[in-house]
Amino acid sequence: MLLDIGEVARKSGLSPATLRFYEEKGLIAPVGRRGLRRLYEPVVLERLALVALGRAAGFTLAEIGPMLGDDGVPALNRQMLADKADALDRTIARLMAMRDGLRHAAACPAPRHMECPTFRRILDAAAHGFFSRDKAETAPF
Amino acid sequence: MLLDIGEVARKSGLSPATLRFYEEKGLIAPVGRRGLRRLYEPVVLERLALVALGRAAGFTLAEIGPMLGDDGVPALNRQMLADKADALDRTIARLMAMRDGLRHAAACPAPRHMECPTFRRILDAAAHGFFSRDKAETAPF
DNA sequence: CCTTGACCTCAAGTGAACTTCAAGTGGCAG
DNA sequence: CTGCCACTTGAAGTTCACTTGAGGTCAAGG
Repeated sequence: MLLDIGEVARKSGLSPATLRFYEEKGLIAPVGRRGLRRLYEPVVLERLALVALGRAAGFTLAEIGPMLGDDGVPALNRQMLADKADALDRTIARLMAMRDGLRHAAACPAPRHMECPTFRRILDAAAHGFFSRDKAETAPF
Repeated sequence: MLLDIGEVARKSGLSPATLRFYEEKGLIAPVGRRGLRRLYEPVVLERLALVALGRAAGFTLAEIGPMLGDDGVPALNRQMLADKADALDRTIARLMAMRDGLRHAAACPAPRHMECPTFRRILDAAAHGFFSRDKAETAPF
């Protein structure tokens, strides 16, 4: 019924060290111990999935902590979620512009990239900070 | 004609410390000095734009260095560019999935997120690593 | 009885890209 | 000549999310 850290590690794909690290950060907690060994309820896997989801969405661990209520899933602030979704939209737009630029540079017939007008336009955009995300934006991709 | 570090900083939007850091990393170099002070040719701004572009595309500074020839823009390997473009495509797909998920969670009428089947599907995807990029993928977004 | 293997703790290390700091230098305005 | 202020250096500190290492505990199996 209860899982030990190795089982949680296997089922979640995280290392035991990472699980202990997450515990230190207040993201998860064992229900008890058997001797020294941590024992987890299976529901911890759901919590870890939530953490993975938050990370994927660009939240930091510190931000994710408060979102995970002590019980199930309370503090999911809908405004925050919507904000992250908007940030993702901006990121996606930037990435698509980048991708097109790269694609062009890869295919460009000009002997030197600097001589290609398309490449120069992209470069100008980069110079003017078009591609530089403001830290508030979605992060770790 | 020649720019000092403060001018380059202003025009590029980077701090002088960052410019010195880039120099340490071999990304840029002053043409000379006036006293202790670095003097740059205006073309350094183009080089910095290239660096910004590379960063935006997900290359690390270490990767960008060799791409910037000592002169203009030689070592831009077209295969690498195409690969990064492909990586960006995969990233974009993931981000779009995430964004839709967030958008749903933000709008979801279920009283608790865990009761929403859509949310649970997303959570499962997260649990199975759907959203976790493999480090080879495009990085800092 | 003794080894093995999985667990434990606490501290320190990693890497990326900077930023901050302390202490010093140099050119130009007044 | 004297300040001032933007510059100089090298080293250390920061953030994030972990990973690694040293040294220790414990239950089961041969």
